[in-house]
Amino acid sequence: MKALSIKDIAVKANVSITTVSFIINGKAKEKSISEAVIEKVEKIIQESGYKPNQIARSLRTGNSNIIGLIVEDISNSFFAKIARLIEDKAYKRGYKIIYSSTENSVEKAQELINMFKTRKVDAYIISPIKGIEEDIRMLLSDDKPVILFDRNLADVDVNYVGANHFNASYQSIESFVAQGKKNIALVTTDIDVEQITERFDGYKKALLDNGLAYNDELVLKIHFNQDEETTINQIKNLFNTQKIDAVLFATNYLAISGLKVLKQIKKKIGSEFSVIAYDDHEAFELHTPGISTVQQPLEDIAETVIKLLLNQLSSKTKIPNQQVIIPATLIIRD
Amino acid sequence: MKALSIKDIAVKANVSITTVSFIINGKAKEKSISEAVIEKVEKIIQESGYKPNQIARSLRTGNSNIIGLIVEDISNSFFAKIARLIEDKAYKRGYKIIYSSTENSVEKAQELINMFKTRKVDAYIISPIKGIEEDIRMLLSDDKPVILFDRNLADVDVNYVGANHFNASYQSIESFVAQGKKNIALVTTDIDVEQITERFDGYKKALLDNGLAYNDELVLKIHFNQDEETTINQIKNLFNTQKIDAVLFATNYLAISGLKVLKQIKKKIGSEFSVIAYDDHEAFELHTPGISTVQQPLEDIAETVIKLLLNQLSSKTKIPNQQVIIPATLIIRD
DNA sequence: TTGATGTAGTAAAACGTTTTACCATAACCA
DNA sequence: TGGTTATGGTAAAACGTTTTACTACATCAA
Repeated sequence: MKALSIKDIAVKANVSITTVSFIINGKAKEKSISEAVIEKVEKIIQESGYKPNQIARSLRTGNSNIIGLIVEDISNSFFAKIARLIEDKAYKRGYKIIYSSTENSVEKAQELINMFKTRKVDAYIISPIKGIEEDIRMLLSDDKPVILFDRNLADVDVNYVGANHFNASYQSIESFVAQGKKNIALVTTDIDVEQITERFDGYKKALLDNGLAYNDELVLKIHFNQDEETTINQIKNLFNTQKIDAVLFATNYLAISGLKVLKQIKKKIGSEFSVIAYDDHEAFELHTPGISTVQQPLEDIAETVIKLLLNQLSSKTKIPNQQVIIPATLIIRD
Repeated sequence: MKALSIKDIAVKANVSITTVSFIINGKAKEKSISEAVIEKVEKIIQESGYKPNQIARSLRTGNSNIIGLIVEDISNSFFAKIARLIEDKAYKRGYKIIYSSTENSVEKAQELINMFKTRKVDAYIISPIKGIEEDIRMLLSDDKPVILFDRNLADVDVNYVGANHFNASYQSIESFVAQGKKNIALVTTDIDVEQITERFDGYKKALLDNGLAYNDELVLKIHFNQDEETTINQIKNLFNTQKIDAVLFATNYLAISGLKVLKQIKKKIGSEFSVIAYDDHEAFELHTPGISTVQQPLEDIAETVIKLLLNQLSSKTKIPNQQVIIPATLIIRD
């Protein structure tokens, strides 16, 4: 049972393909097709269940109503949640999402961008990594809307939506200081993206502003993509060798590893030892005691991303790129 | 800067489009194109960075190298993890994934299937809901490979990959019984899919086989899609009004809500009160005490799904549908 | 010498749309 | 009357591939 084509409809209705096409695309009025024909054709379409072949449509029009979404890892709850929100909002506006995970690999990211390009996606939403600046510039020079989110790339002029990582990190440290903490550690990753360096900068600045010395030994940079066991050992080592009374984890998965360590070495979180995690996670609310977190406004981010995208898609002229920084909030739990 | 087309390459190389096409598709040898021409063309392709337009290719060949993945909710960690694994494996074989969430809505599911159909996806991976049997039959009659996973549909003859929900549930209850529990509750949902009813059946059978009465009051069926606050209140009500010494949660998000309740009403998990959750979650390992869970073998499920799919895709003839049931394992934590 | 076979390659149709340019006929105006 | 405008519609090109059927020439076997 082959799928119906516009031709089948045209034959059945005894009109030309052109006429059917006009009707499908709501141009019947403006092309002066009579009421009678419109009705007849629409009835036939209804009854036969005909659906236009989007591939053919894409080939002809050059766009696909598909938005490509590239994230680091869709199984990370932060990305999964954002993806879901974006998908939802896009869907309501008639766009579909194709997504893929880069696993922090430059080559994979480049392949993905190429793949999307050959599929003629209409726009790109990317949580980028360093090393794909050139590829992104190419997209921009093709006049395709591109929105970066979560992470920015310093030397590309492009739309960006993200949280205020510096501030969030700064505030987290200040809240530690307010509790009288003196030896505050940071567990972060060595991914070279602004988002991560901002978190580091916020940490450092807050220490210095509050008269605490910055101590390299208290900062652990975990290699991205390494297996969790190694991570756990490194964190364990940090906790065992350094005198620490508070720790900020720069991502939620690092915090989860960290909490596993605490469980293993039976160190309790409490007045002696405080923890804040960046990016919330179900586990943090459930944990006893609750883990304080920096919550990124997922809903706001998704909404802003989509809004920026649709603006670009619907405007003929080039809209200047925007950088939208959304405040994150520190949720104190115990 | 318009994208290059096969024609541009042909002109540059001074050969016909046909020749370029043969070379691109590795048919040069069999079509007896000379070594010299092959090299020349390949060099030009390399240098120019030409990539074939997949849309045009799809239109001509009728397939897209895209697999449609339909799940209930991509932001649920079970689906997010499976999606990532499937994506990975598919990618290695040259397939891309388009995914979408149904939110347990029949209409949305049907729309999605239609959307995928008009995009000519090559195959479908679906975690289905009741009510789309007919749509799935249509896909099958179009000779498109379809794999259901996680949930089966009773009256459709189709490939299925899932865990042994009955056994897992049965074993969970037996483990409660072995600890001397007498009043064992079940918190489940009212989604009408085999996977959920099997979990219920396992619960009931295990009780009866072990000489415990089945008590309707100890089974709470949460309406799917309702907001978490209502769920929490219903669970709270169950815990407050019934004498319970153990509870099995039929999904991980129900368990998370349940744990929130326990935290609120300050009920401790321990020898007096045991919990098992269906589908693991980071929060369960981290929880103090650790929450025992039924762990579905995500890796196995993803691998089996892809294997089944590729078998079908690569075989000319119709392969009989298979039902693959993979054992789940009970992880005891404390 | 003829017919078959192999080698190297190409022209053109087809996939299913959208869109441009066009054709009739009718109606209107002065 | 003739010219313009409105109405209702269509033919055919174009999007970028793949693939079928073909050509032209060379070589070989008998």
